[in-house]
Amino acid sequence: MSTTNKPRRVTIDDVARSTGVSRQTVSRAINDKPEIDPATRQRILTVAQEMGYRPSRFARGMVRQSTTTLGLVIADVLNPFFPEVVAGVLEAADARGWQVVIYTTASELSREQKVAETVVDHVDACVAFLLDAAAIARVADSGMPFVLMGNEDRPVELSTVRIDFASGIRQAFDHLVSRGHRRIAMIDDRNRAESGAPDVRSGLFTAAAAEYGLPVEPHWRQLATNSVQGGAAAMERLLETAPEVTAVVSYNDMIAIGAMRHAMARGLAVPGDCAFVGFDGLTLGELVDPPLTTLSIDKRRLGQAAVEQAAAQMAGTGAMADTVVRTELMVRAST
Amino acid sequence: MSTTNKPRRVTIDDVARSTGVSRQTVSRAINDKPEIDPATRQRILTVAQEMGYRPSRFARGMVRQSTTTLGLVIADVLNPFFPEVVAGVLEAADARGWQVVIYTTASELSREQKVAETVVDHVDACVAFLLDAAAIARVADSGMPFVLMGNEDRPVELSTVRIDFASGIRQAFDHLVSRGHRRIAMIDDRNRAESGAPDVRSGLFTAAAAEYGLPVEPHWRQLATNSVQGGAAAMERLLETAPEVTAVVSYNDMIAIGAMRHAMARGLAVPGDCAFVGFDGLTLGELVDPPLTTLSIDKRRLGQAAVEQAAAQMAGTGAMADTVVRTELMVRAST
DNA sequence: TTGAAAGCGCTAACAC
DNA sequence: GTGTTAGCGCTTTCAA
Repeated sequence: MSTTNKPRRVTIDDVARSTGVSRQTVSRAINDKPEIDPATRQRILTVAQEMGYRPSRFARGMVRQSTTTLGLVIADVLNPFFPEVVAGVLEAADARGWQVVIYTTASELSREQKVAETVVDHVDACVAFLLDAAAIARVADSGMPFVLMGNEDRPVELSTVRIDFASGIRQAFDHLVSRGHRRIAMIDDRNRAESGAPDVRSGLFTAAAAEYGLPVEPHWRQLATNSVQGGAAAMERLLETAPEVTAVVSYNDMIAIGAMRHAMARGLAVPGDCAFVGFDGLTLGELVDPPLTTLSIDKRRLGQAAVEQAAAQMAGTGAMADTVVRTELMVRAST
Repeated sequence: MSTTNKPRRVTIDDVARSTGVSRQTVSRAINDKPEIDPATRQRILTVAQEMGYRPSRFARGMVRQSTTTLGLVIADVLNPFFPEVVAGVLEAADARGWQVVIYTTASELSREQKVAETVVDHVDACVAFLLDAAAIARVADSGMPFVLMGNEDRPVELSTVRIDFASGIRQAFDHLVSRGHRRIAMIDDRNRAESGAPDVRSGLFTAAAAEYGLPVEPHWRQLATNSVQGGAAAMERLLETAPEVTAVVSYNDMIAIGAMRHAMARGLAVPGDCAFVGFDGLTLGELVDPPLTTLSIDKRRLGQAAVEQAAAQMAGTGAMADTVVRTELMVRAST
């Protein structure tokens, strides 16, 4: 019976043995310590290289009180909103010498839970876009520094970075109403609406509409999957059920662009027959035709703020913080 | 003299002591092992939570021969090309249960070297967009599984995933020549051109132009920083130095879009006065006006292929591989 | 069901 | 310059 012992990893001891020195000396060579004979160092380095020796990150991490790894949970890298947040996170993390591990959930609740499960034992702190209450609780309960991003409301006892959609929607209404619009529809994000997260944007939309004395019809609200295609599909339905609307406010720019393009493809003039307002302020919005009016937010800042809060928690400084990022209305040709 | 001993971390032993059990038992509770009295487990969990106990990733990683961490090095998350690659990498990594740590270099050589330095002792394998020879060597010499992405040529002894720009450019020429274009300019990426990387795209462009018997003037080549703005700036210069060109091929879609928009802002008709061809096949290209003709590549596949090669190296399977991703010409209204 | 012993691979601190 | 002695915090035997 021949036992195929699986190829154990090459350790510092193996190198030490092969070189005829102590492992401490090997350690010195590997780590470029000064107190070592240059010749010995070179010999060790050569042998180590030949043997394919690579120090164990874990053993190292254990003995030096080292690196912080930050978990970053987003829905989807392909949605241009997130890369901007990621840029802010990477920047702020880099400034602190932190590593960033990235996870995506596609905003699917089951994925969120899996990710939450994974993240808790792979990182030291976490900043996350998460909708599912169980997933949020999982990370929060782990006791690691945790910052929840993007939700409208603020779960108790949680550090958060939020977007002020409510005030944004008022800016949109001010603008649209001044342009003479009265019948305004909303296309909301399906995943978020169905997540059970308390404050969906269309709720805030309805509330604000009431403030402005605007009519609201149930069929003026559509749900869309979070993409250009999703926006187009929602617009298609909206055109059928509510051709009377003269303006559409969307959950975000991607959806708005899809909706707007679909309307144009159907022969509507923008903004003549129907005006469109997006949300996020993606660069993309300036590039499409017509350029998209949008409620812009500082996405980079959002990422940075989250990291700063995580850092504060790590340091034990300050209690749970709550950063609210405001929107800025960028009026362009779609309204 | 009061010694302020810095807050040592809560260990499993602390919890054991506080609970009056051995640390194995705590370990059992924490890890949901079956062989433990449910009551004990609950008690331990509660105390652990109260004490703020969190298992050390390093100690854990050391004892179980666990998780693989993949380093992913890209230039910039804000360039929409990379998110698509990232999506492919995340997908393939996730399928293997790997964690992905992300690094950005902005294609700056000094950043690349710093990142290379960092990456080698923070990850188990690395897939990277890297231009600087020293940075590449640093990672390659570390001995970790390493896949270099995006370069035109293939450094010896390296696993690579490349883009076939040369054949792409021929597709572009076929198309443009058939449309009657003869005076074709190229806007290349400045960082890459200046990186000292051997095979810059404009070189391949010039060679292909010769094949097609097309004239090539030195001032028909411009360098741009990698962004819409960079493309616009380059087009501005091109319009001054070479108003005679009737078509422009760009390093990528972002640059092409910037150039195209600038031309239109200057009053040129597209494609009437000047046609534009991009490279990458970004979604963005379909959304701009006019939609951009482009040499599309499967960016997601690119990321997946890189992870697969890294996995093969980890497994010791197969030698250095070389995947070449081909382009597909998407003809749209800009030509 | 629980505990004791034995490392995992490495580096810091102190000898020699 | 180099070797020795201790752990870092955890899980995996194995014994009770």
